[in-house]
Amino acid sequence: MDEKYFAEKIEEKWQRHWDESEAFAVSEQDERPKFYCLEMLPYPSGFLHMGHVRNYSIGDALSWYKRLRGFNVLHPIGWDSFGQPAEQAAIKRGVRPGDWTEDNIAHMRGQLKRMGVSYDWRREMAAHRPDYYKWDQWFFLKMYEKGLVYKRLSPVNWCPKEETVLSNEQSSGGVCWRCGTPVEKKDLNQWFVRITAYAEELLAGMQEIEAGWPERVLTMQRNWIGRSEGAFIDFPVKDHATEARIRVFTTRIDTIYGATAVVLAAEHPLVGELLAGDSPLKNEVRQFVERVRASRQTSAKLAAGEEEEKEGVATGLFATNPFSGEQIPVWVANYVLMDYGAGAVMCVPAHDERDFEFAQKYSLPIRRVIERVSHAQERIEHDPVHEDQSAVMPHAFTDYGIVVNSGEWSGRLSEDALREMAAHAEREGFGGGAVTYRLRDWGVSRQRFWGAPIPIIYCDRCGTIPVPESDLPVLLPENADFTGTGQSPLAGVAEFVNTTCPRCGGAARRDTDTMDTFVDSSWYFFRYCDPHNAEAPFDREVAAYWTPVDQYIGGIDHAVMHLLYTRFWTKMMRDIGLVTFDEPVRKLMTQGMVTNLVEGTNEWKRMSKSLGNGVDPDDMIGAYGADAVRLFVLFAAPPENELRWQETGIEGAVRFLRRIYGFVYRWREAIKSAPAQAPPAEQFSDGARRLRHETHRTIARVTEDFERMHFNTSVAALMELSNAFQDFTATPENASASDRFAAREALETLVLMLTPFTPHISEEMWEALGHEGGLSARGEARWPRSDAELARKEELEIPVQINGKLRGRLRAAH
RNA sequence: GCCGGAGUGGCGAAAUUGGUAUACGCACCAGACUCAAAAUCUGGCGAGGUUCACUCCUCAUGUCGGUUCGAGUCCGACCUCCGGCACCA
Repeated sequence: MDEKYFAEKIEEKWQRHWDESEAFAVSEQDERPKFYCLEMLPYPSGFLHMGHVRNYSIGDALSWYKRLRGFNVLHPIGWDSFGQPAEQAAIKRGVRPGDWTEDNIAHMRGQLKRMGVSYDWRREMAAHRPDYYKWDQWFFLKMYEKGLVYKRLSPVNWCPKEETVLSNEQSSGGVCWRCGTPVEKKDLNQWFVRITAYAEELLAGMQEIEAGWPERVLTMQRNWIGRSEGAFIDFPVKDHATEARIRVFTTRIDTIYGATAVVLAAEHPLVGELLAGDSPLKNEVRQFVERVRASRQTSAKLAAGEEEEKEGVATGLFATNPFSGEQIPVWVANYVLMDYGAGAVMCVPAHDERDFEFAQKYSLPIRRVIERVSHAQERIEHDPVHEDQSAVMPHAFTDYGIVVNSGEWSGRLSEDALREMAAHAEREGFGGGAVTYRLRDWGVSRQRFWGAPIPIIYCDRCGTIPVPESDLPVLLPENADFTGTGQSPLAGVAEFVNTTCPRCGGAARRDTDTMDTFVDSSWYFFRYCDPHNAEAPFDREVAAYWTPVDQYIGGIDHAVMHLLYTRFWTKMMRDIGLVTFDEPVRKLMTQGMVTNLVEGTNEWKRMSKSLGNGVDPDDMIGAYGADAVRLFVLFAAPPENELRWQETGIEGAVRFLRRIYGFVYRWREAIKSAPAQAPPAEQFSDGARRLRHETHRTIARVTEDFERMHFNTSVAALMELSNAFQDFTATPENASASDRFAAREALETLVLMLTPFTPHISEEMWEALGHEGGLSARGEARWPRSDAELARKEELEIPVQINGKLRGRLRAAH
């Protein structure tokens, strides 16, 4: 141990030691209880940013803590290495996506090692390597067998000038990011995963994880799934040859007597069919439908807020309300969405705000059929006839109430009518109760190169044929043309596209799309359990030992998509017999952003290149050491909060580390002659007794804080103990045996409990305190134990107030 | 609009079940050491008032009210900010 603290030297020394001893390698052949600590895998952009540093500092602190508490901790890392940027690099710089990706991974791996994160590096995986994406393809085939994937036409963002598919980001603002051409929608045949088949289970499963997941994440998922209870009702179209029925979905069947129109979405298949006959308004409708389609294509422009004005057109046709028998007009309007519910609604202006607005614009009748319960009673006394109230309604009345003007249903409460009317519709065969979801099936086709090829072959004779399992992986070709325009690069590689049909042996073509990268991240943490398995995505038994994940840590930006997909994937894997549980993640922590002052302003914004407020982790580690950076990141704010980057804060962390390093340096010899067992209580001086009290109180506090992942208060408690040690008046030169015992106890406590934050300097100090083998060595749990007797305050003081005034304090032995 | 979260010093924040509000750190101020500076160490640091002074008093956790001996914490109403969703029938 040097007299002065040199972070760089110490960090290099221990990083080498950990590497050479494979200190954090674990196996399922272990007596200790397991703990799976997982951080969201990074995209290998080339450089770590502060958000990564925060994420891995949190995960590493928890991993170290659990290891020191005697757990067998799985703490792995890998790379979400498929995706667009590698393809962009190929287009811009002519490098091969694979080379670019591997270079980035190599650099970032070095950065993670310089941070000193305690990963089991033998388990590192990368999505772009065939030994991983082979299993993406395998899962695709399994889902194909189970009918969980299917193909259908679906729109993509399309630049007509460059003839290429654009992502949502590339078409933001409604124009192509490269050439500024207005983006169109184009229908392509694409693969979808039937996640909606699990909608109900994804909702119900939340009960199981409620305690361990942040409320807001669960809420976001709930909203995303968007369960809605209501009813389908079929409205027969009058005088129509095909006996068409228009099916609508409603959550307010109790208002059906107030329906004054049926409104179809412009894309509704019946629109064309209904117009096949003789409609005087045929042309008008056709033009309207075209206009709506066109405006939806550029609707990205409106993404940020303003609602489109409601517009519609009457078709000239009429439909029959199956409850009242009344004829009401059929309209087509832009405010009805094709892909929700039935793509058609009954328009009840009196009790739905959107319908109200629409009815006002087009002078449709507004007929009140729900009355507030209290009003209804008054009116029954004064006006038993229930006159049409449309003239007096200033806006829609959307509450539940009492049904009026509704024939035999009048007088019912909404709550009862909802149930009874749905049952009636079902009995009569024109509808019934139904549940719909906002959740849509998951489109996984990407017209891109840098992804897992979809293992499907098209044969003119046999049709759509899955690639046989034994032919996996379908490898990405080495050479492709990256012009950035035209079709998917895979489509241009003849050797890839042209193949033979597995069934008839004739000429056939491969699917040239690749899978969404969310497929890779849906199951990667199962692969960590058994990363080199060549026979299966993972061994059931091995995965059963490690999974589910005990603690998952990552950004809130993945609250819905990734975390919903991975929950779905787990249920799917359960249904094909790979796992036996329903939920992959027991506890989730969503870390806050790392922000920095934007120069020339007083605004704190997420660090980014474009704002020029980024901070390079390498620079920080170079200047202050990885330990100080990690300590600051965990001390400055609770993990869920925003973290404001302040360099003076790191300086404070370095100061604290130097102080403790100094204590250890000065006391290291004196401590070696401290008695092994605690001397009897009466032999301790008052100062030593106070120090011991602080030591044990700190152990208790820090341990509790770690269990709750309150790292900032853990650090604060350790700082207090350090301050108490500063106040300890004994010196290494004059310390009695009991003083030396108390000093050793305090310093060892500090060193051990700092380890999760600052593992390098802790290893160094632990060694200086006379311990061999290092803190990372597997073995007994070293986390200190608090002696409750020593930790408790000798007296408890309870202030007593009478009428708000402090009247006295009660002292009591604890 | 709907849903969720949060409002505490100059700043990041603490207070686990209602029990001395502001721990810990940053910044700042003063002192010690030094020829000097840096580093380090010591002390101070919510607001207002009071005392020569040790002190003591009043107010303060977004606002207003309630429960309680006692409220940052529990209840009710409101205000503000942040995040998500948004023509979802």
